[in-house]
Amino acid sequence: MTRSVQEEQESVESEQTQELHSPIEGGEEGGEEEEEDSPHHLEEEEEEDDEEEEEDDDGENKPKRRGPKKKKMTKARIQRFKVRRMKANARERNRMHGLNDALECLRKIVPCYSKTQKLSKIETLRLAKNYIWALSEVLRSGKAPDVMSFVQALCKGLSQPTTNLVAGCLQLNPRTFLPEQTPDLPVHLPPAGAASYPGHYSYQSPGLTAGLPSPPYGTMEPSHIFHQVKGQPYGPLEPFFDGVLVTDGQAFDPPLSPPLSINGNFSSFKHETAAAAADYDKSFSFSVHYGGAGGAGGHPAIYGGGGSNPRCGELQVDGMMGFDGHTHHERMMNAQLNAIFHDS
DNA sequence: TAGGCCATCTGGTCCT
DNA sequence: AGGACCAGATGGCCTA
Repeated sequence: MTRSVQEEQESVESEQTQELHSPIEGGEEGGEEEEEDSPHHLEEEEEEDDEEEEEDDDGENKPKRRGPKKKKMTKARIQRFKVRRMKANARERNRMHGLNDALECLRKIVPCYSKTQKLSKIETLRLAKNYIWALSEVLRSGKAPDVMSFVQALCKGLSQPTTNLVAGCLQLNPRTFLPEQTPDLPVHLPPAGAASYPGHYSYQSPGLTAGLPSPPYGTMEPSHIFHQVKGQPYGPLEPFFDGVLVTDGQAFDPPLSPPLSINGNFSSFKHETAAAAADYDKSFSFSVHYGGAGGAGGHPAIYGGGGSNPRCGELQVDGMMGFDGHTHHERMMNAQLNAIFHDS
Protein backbone atom coordinates (compact mmCIF):
# COMPACT_ATOMS: atom_id res chain seq x y z
CA MET A 1 0.00 0.00 0.00
CA THR A 2 1.39 3.33 -0.90
CA ARG A 3 1.94 5.83 1.74
CA SER A 4 -0.45 8.33 0.29
CA VAL A 5 -3.29 5.90 0.16
CA GLN A 6 -2.64 4.74 3.64
CA GLU A 7 -2.42 8.27 4.82
CA GLU A 8 -5.63 9.07 3.13
CA GLN A 9 -7.43 6.35 4.92
CA GLU A 10 -5.89 7.19 8.22
CA SER A 11 -6.67 10.78 7.64
CA VAL A 12 -10.29 10.13 7.03
CA GLU A 13 -10.49 7.95 10.07
CA SER A 14 -8.83 10.48 12.25
CA GLU A 15 -10.89 13.15 10.67
CA GLN A 16 -14.03 11.41 11.69
CA THR A 17 -12.84 11.06 15.21
CA GLN A 18 -11.56 14.58 15.34
CA GLU A 19 -14.75 15.93 14.05
CA LEU A 20 -16.57 14.60 17.02
CA HIS A 21 -14.42 16.78 19.19
CA SER A 22 -14.15 19.71 16.91
CA PRO A 23 -14.74 22.85 18.91
CA ILE A 24 -16.34 24.47 15.95
CA GLU A 25 -18.89 21.76 15.74
CA GLY A 26 -19.79 22.46 19.27
CA GLY A 27 -18.55 19.11 20.41
CA GLU A 28 -22.04 17.70 20.44
CA GLU A 29 -23.22 15.75 17.47
CA GLY A 30 -26.81 15.92 16.73
CA GLY A 31 -27.32 19.27 18.32
CA GLU A 32 -29.07 20.85 15.42
CA GLU A 33 -29.18 24.30 16.84
CA GLU A 34 -25.45 24.27 17.34
CA GLU A 35 -24.66 22.76 14.00
CA GLU A 36 -26.41 25.54 12.25
CA ASP A 37 -23.84 27.92 13.57
CA SER A 38 -20.84 26.13 12.24
CA PRO A 39 -21.29 26.63 8.49
CA HIS A 40 -22.67 30.03 9.16
CA HIS A 41 -21.38 31.63 6.01
CA LEU A 42 -22.14 28.79 3.69
CA GLU A 43 -24.28 29.91 0.79
CA GLU A 44 -25.89 27.19 -1.19
CA GLU A 45 -27.78 27.95 -4.31
CA GLU A 46 -30.02 24.99 -4.57
CA GLU A 47 -32.73 24.72 -2.03
CA GLU A 48 -33.08 21.49 -0.21
CA ASP A 49 -36.78 21.29 0.16
CA ASP A 50 -36.93 17.76 1.28
CA GLU A 51 -35.58 18.37 4.71
CA GLU A 52 -36.39 21.73 6.06
CA GLU A 53 -34.69 22.59 9.26
CA GLU A 54 -36.40 24.26 12.10
CA GLU A 55 -34.41 27.42 11.49
CA ASP A 56 -35.93 30.29 13.27
CA ASP A 57 -34.45 33.06 11.20
CA ASP A 58 -37.85 34.57 10.92
CA GLY A 59 -37.13 36.29 14.13
CA GLU A 60 -39.05 39.49 14.38
CA ASN A 61 -36.34 40.97 16.52
CA LYS A 62 -33.62 40.66 13.91
CA PRO A 63 -33.18 43.47 11.42
CA LYS A 64 -33.73 42.65 7.80
CA ARG A 65 -30.59 41.58 6.10
CA ARG A 66 -29.58 42.92 2.77
CA GLY A 67 -27.89 40.99 0.07
CA PRO A 68 -28.50 37.47 -1.02
CA LYS A 69 -30.75 35.60 1.23
CA LYS A 70 -28.97 33.15 3.38
CA LYS A 71 -30.04 29.67 2.61
CA LYS A 72 -31.24 27.49 5.35
CA MET A 73 -28.93 24.83 6.53
CA THR A 74 -30.62 21.57 6.00
CA LYS A 75 -29.33 18.31 7.25
CA ALA A 76 -28.32 17.36 3.77
CA ARG A 77 -26.49 20.61 3.29
CA ILE A 78 -24.75 20.26 6.59
CA GLN A 79 -23.77 16.78 5.64
CA ARG A 80 -22.36 17.97 2.34
CA PHE A 81 -20.50 20.70 4.10
CA LYS A 82 -18.99 18.24 6.49
CA VAL A 83 -17.94 15.91 3.72
CA ARG A 84 -16.46 18.75 1.76
CA ARG A 85 -14.64 19.99 4.81
CA MET A 86 -13.34 16.54 5.58
CA LYS A 87 -12.04 16.12 2.08
CA ALA A 88 -10.43 19.50 2.17
CA ASN A 89 -8.81 18.70 5.49
CA ALA A 90 -7.48 15.42 4.16
CA ARG A 91 -6.08 17.15 1.12
CA GLU A 92 -4.49 19.78 3.24
CA ARG A 93 -2.96 17.17 5.49
CA ASN A 94 -1.56 15.33 2.52
CA ARG A 95 -0.24 18.52 1.10
CA MET A 96 1.52 19.36 4.32
CA HIS A 97 2.87 15.83 4.55
CA GLY A 98 4.27 16.20 1.07
CA LEU A 99 5.81 19.45 2.08
CA ASN A 100 7.33 17.81 5.12
CA ASP A 101 8.62 14.96 3.00
CA ALA A 102 10.34 17.40 0.73
CA LEU A 103 11.75 19.14 3.74
CA GLU A 104 13.03 15.85 5.06
CA CYS A 105 14.76 15.27 1.75
CA LEU A 106 16.30 18.68 2.06
CA ARG A 107 17.50 17.87 5.56
CA LYS A 108 19.43 14.97 4.14
CA ILE A 109 21.00 17.08 1.46
CA VAL A 110 22.23 19.96 3.52
CA PRO A 111 25.53 19.52 5.32
CA CYS A 112 24.03 18.59 8.58
CA TYR A 113 21.82 15.61 8.95
CA SER A 114 20.98 13.57 11.95
CA LYS A 115 18.09 11.26 12.42
CA THR A 116 18.01 11.99 16.08
CA GLN A 117 18.65 15.69 15.92
CA LYS A 118 16.47 17.08 13.23
CA LEU A 119 16.89 20.60 12.08
CA SER A 120 13.78 22.63 12.38
CA LYS A 121 11.99 23.58 9.22
CA ILE A 122 13.12 27.14 9.23
CA GLU A 123 16.69 26.23 10.02
CA THR A 124 16.72 23.62 7.28
CA LEU A 125 15.62 26.21 4.79
CA ARG A 126 18.16 28.71 6.01
CA LEU A 127 20.96 26.21 5.92
CA ALA A 128 19.94 25.06 2.46
CA LYS A 129 19.91 28.62 1.26
CA ASN A 130 23.36 29.23 2.66
CA TYR A 131 24.61 25.97 1.24
CA ILE A 132 23.39 26.78 -2.22
CA TRP A 133 24.79 30.24 -2.02
CA ALA A 134 28.15 29.03 -0.80
CA LEU A 135 28.46 26.36 -3.44
CA SER A 136 27.36 28.64 -6.21
CA GLU A 137 29.85 31.18 -5.02
CA VAL A 138 32.57 28.58 -5.24
CA LEU A 139 31.53 27.70 -8.74
CA ARG A 140 31.29 31.30 -9.71
CA SER A 141 34.66 32.32 -8.36
CA GLY A 142 36.34 29.13 -9.44
CA LYS A 143 38.62 29.30 -6.48
CA ALA A 144 39.09 27.08 -3.53
CA PRO A 145 37.26 28.75 -0.72
CA ASP A 146 38.65 29.45 2.62
CA VAL A 147 37.28 26.93 5.03
CA MET A 148 36.37 29.51 7.59
CA SER A 149 34.58 31.65 5.09
CA PHE A 150 32.72 28.70 3.77
CA VAL A 151 31.56 27.55 7.14
CA GLN A 152 30.71 31.08 8.12
CA ALA A 153 28.61 31.42 5.03
CA LEU A 154 27.05 28.10 5.80
CA CYS A 155 26.05 29.11 9.28
CA LYS A 156 25.05 32.61 8.49
CA GLY A 157 21.77 33.50 10.08
CA LEU A 158 21.40 30.17 11.76
CA SER A 159 20.59 29.87 15.40
CA GLN A 160 23.36 28.90 17.70
CA PRO A 161 22.02 25.41 18.30
CA THR A 162 21.94 24.85 14.58
CA THR A 163 25.37 26.34 14.22
CA ASN A 164 26.62 23.97 16.84
CA LEU A 165 24.95 21.14 15.06
CA VAL A 166 26.52 22.06 11.76
CA ALA A 167 29.85 22.46 13.43
CA GLY A 168 29.46 19.10 15.04
CA CYS A 169 28.62 17.52 11.75
CA LEU A 170 31.63 19.13 10.18
CA GLN A 171 33.80 18.29 13.13
CA LEU A 172 34.56 21.89 13.77
CA ASN A 173 34.64 23.94 16.85
CA PRO A 174 32.07 26.69 16.45
CA ARG A 175 34.17 29.05 18.47
CA THR A 176 36.87 28.92 15.91
CA PHE A 177 34.86 30.18 13.01
CA LEU A 178 32.42 32.43 14.75
CA PRO A 179 33.83 35.91 15.03
CA GLU A 180 33.35 38.20 17.92
CA GLN A 181 29.96 39.62 18.41
CA THR A 182 29.01 42.35 16.07
CA PRO A 183 25.78 43.61 17.55
CA ASP A 184 24.91 46.04 14.83
CA LEU A 185 25.47 43.73 11.98
CA PRO A 186 22.27 42.88 10.17
CA VAL A 187 21.48 39.30 9.53
CA HIS A 188 21.41 38.84 5.83
CA LEU A 189 23.28 37.27 3.04
CA PRO A 190 24.86 39.39 0.43
CA PRO A 191 23.18 39.32 -2.91
CA ALA A 192 23.90 36.41 -5.11
CA GLY A 193 26.96 36.99 -7.14
CA ALA A 194 28.67 39.03 -4.52
CA ALA A 195 32.39 39.12 -4.91
CA SER A 196 33.28 37.36 -1.73
CA TYR A 197 31.96 35.66 1.28
CA PRO A 198 30.78 37.75 4.11
CA GLY A 199 33.56 38.58 6.41
CA HIS A 200 31.53 38.23 9.52
CA TYR A 201 29.12 35.88 10.96
CA SER A 202 26.24 38.00 11.96
CA TYR A 203 24.04 35.83 14.07
CA GLN A 204 23.90 37.14 17.55
CA SER A 205 24.49 34.39 19.92
CA PRO A 206 24.24 35.01 23.62
CA GLY A 207 26.60 32.20 24.28
CA LEU A 208 29.24 33.16 21.83
CA THR A 209 31.44 35.04 24.14
CA ALA A 210 30.38 33.21 27.20
CA GLY A 211 32.36 30.15 26.41
CA LEU A 212 31.43 26.81 25.07
CA PRO A 213 28.22 26.71 23.18
CA SER A 214 25.34 25.17 24.88
CA PRO A 215 24.20 21.75 23.82
CA PRO A 216 21.92 22.20 20.91
CA TYR A 217 18.37 21.04 21.21
CA GLY A 218 18.89 19.02 24.28
CA THR A 219 20.56 15.75 23.69
CA MET A 220 22.73 15.21 20.74
CA GLU A 221 24.57 12.39 19.16
CA PRO A 222 28.01 12.37 20.69
CA SER A 223 29.48 12.16 17.26
CA HIS A 224 27.80 15.38 16.32
CA ILE A 225 29.37 17.36 19.04
CA PHE A 226 32.65 18.80 18.00
CA HIS A 227 35.30 16.65 19.41
CA GLN A 228 38.20 17.76 21.45
CA VAL A 229 41.31 15.79 21.85
CA LYS A 230 41.99 15.46 25.50
CA GLY A 231 44.56 17.83 26.75
CA GLN A 232 44.56 19.93 23.65
CA PRO A 233 43.00 23.29 23.31
CA TYR A 234 40.69 24.02 20.49
CA GLY A 235 42.61 24.69 17.40
CA PRO A 236 41.43 26.89 14.64
CA LEU A 237 40.41 23.80 12.79
CA GLU A 238 39.81 20.30 13.79
CA PRO A 239 39.74 18.46 10.55
CA PHE A 240 38.21 15.10 10.39
CA PHE A 241 40.99 13.17 8.81
CA ASP A 242 40.16 10.02 7.00
CA GLY A 243 36.83 9.67 8.61
CA VAL A 244 38.07 8.09 11.77
CA LEU A 245 39.52 9.87 14.66
CA VAL A 246 40.87 8.37 17.79
CA THR A 247 39.96 10.26 20.88
CA ASP A 248 40.92 9.05 24.28
CA GLY A 249 41.85 5.76 22.82
CA GLN A 250 38.46 5.29 21.30
CA ALA A 251 37.62 5.39 17.68
CA PHE A 252 35.63 8.47 17.01
CA ASP A 253 32.20 7.73 15.80
CA PRO A 254 31.69 9.70 12.66
CA PRO A 255 28.63 11.81 12.23
CA LEU A 256 25.55 10.20 10.96
CA SER A 257 25.61 11.73 7.57
CA PRO A 258 27.07 15.08 7.02
CA PRO A 259 26.86 15.31 3.28
CA LEU A 260 29.75 17.62 3.32
CA SER A 261 32.78 16.96 5.36
CA ILE A 262 35.95 18.87 5.66
CA ASN A 263 38.95 16.76 5.13
CA GLY A 264 42.56 17.51 4.77
CA ASN A 265 42.43 16.52 1.17
CA PHE A 266 40.08 15.56 -1.57
CA SER A 267 39.20 12.18 -0.35
CA SER A 268 37.01 11.19 -3.22
CA PHE A 269 39.04 12.88 -5.80
CA LYS A 270 42.22 11.26 -4.68
CA HIS A 271 40.87 7.89 -5.64
CA GLU A 272 40.93 9.02 -9.21
CA THR A 273 43.81 11.37 -9.36
CA ALA A 274 45.74 11.00 -6.21
CA ALA A 275 48.62 13.05 -7.43
CA ALA A 276 46.47 15.99 -8.32
CA ALA A 277 44.59 15.74 -5.12
CA ALA A 278 47.78 15.97 -3.20
CA ASP A 279 48.07 19.53 -4.36
CA TYR A 280 45.09 20.41 -2.30
CA ASP A 281 46.16 19.12 1.00
CA LYS A 282 45.44 22.41 2.64
CA SER A 283 42.45 23.24 0.57
CA PHE A 284 38.87 22.84 1.27
CA SER A 285 37.51 19.44 0.55
CA PHE A 286 34.36 18.88 -1.37
CA SER A 287 34.24 15.28 -0.54
CA VAL A 288 30.61 14.60 0.04
CA HIS A 289 30.04 11.95 2.61
CA TYR A 290 26.70 10.41 3.02
CA GLY A 291 27.21 8.44 6.14
CA GLY A 292 23.61 7.52 6.72
CA ALA A 293 22.52 5.54 9.66
CA GLY A 294 25.21 3.02 9.06
CA GLY A 295 27.95 5.37 10.07
CA ALA A 296 31.13 5.78 8.12
CA GLY A 297 30.79 4.72 4.57
CA GLY A 298 27.15 3.96 5.01
CA HIS A 299 24.59 4.96 2.53
CA PRO A 300 22.07 7.57 3.34
CA ALA A 301 18.51 6.72 3.77
CA ILE A 302 17.74 9.14 1.04
CA TYR A 303 19.36 6.90 -1.49
CA GLY A 304 17.30 3.90 -0.88
CA GLY A 305 18.06 3.16 2.70
CA GLY A 306 15.61 1.21 4.76
CA GLY A 307 12.57 3.18 5.68
CA SER A 308 13.54 5.98 3.45
CA ASN A 309 11.03 8.29 2.02
CA PRO A 310 9.95 7.01 -1.35
CA ARG A 311 9.65 10.54 -2.56
CA CYS A 312 13.23 11.15 -1.63
CA GLY A 313 14.02 7.91 -3.37
CA GLU A 314 13.20 9.54 -6.62
CA LEU A 315 16.76 10.62 -6.63
CA GLN A 316 17.78 7.06 -6.93
CA VAL A 317 15.72 6.50 -9.98
CA ASP A 318 18.15 8.56 -11.88
CA GLY A 319 20.83 6.03 -11.21
CA MET A 320 22.70 8.40 -9.04
CA MET A 321 23.75 5.81 -6.57
CA GLY A 322 27.35 5.11 -7.15
CA PHE A 323 29.87 2.86 -5.61
CA ASP A 324 32.02 3.36 -2.63
CA GLY A 325 29.38 5.38 -0.94
CA HIS A 326 29.61 8.08 -3.52
CA THR A 327 26.72 8.75 -5.78
CA HIS A 328 27.09 9.60 -9.36
CA HIS A 329 25.78 12.99 -8.51
CA GLU A 330 28.32 13.70 -5.85
CA ARG A 331 31.15 12.33 -7.92
CA MET A 332 30.08 14.63 -10.68
CA MET A 333 30.00 17.49 -8.25
CA ASN A 334 33.36 16.59 -6.83
CA ALA A 335 34.81 16.32 -10.27
CA GLN A 336 33.43 19.68 -11.26
CA LEU A 337 34.59 21.40 -8.17
CA ASN A 338 37.94 19.77 -8.21
CA ALA A 339 38.37 20.56 -11.83
CA ILE A 340 37.71 24.16 -11.01
CA PHE A 341 40.27 24.16 -8.29
CA HIS A 342 42.74 22.31 -10.38
CA ASP A 343 42.46 24.81 -13.16
CA SER A 344 42.53 27.85 -11.01
C1' DT B 1 6.11 27.98 33.16
C1' DA B 2 7.38 30.34 28.95
C1' DG B 3 8.83 29.77 24.48
C1' DG B 4 9.74 27.15 20.31
C1' DC B 5 8.19 23.90 17.10
C1' DC B 6 4.81 21.31 15.00
C1' DA B 7 0.36 19.29 13.20
C1' DT B 8 -4.07 20.26 12.14
C1' DC B 9 -8.22 22.81 11.12
C1' DT B 10 -10.25 26.47 8.79
C1' DG B 11 -11.67 30.06 5.63
C1' DG B 12 -10.20 32.91 1.85
C1' DT B 13 -8.35 33.39 -2.76
C1' DC B 14 -6.92 31.92 -7.15
C1' DC B 15 -6.82 28.75 -10.89
C1' DT B 16 -8.43 25.11 -14.02
C1' DA C 1 -17.33 23.44 -8.84
C1' DG C 2 -13.51 21.63 -7.01
C1' DG C 3 -8.71 21.58 -5.99
C1' DA C 4 -4.37 23.93 -4.72
C1' DC C 5 -2.30 27.20 -2.05
C1' DC C 6 -1.92 30.22 1.73
C1' DA C 7 -2.10 32.26 6.27
C1' DG C 8 -4.20 32.59 10.82
C1' DA C 9 -5.73 30.16 14.90
C1' DT C 10 -5.32 26.59 18.12
C1' DG C 11 -3.66 23.05 20.94
C1' DG C 12 -0.11 19.54 22.04
C1' DC C 13 4.59 18.34 23.02
C1' DC C 14 9.13 19.27 24.52
C1' DT C 15 12.92 21.74 26.59
C1' DA C 16 15.35 25.22 29.26
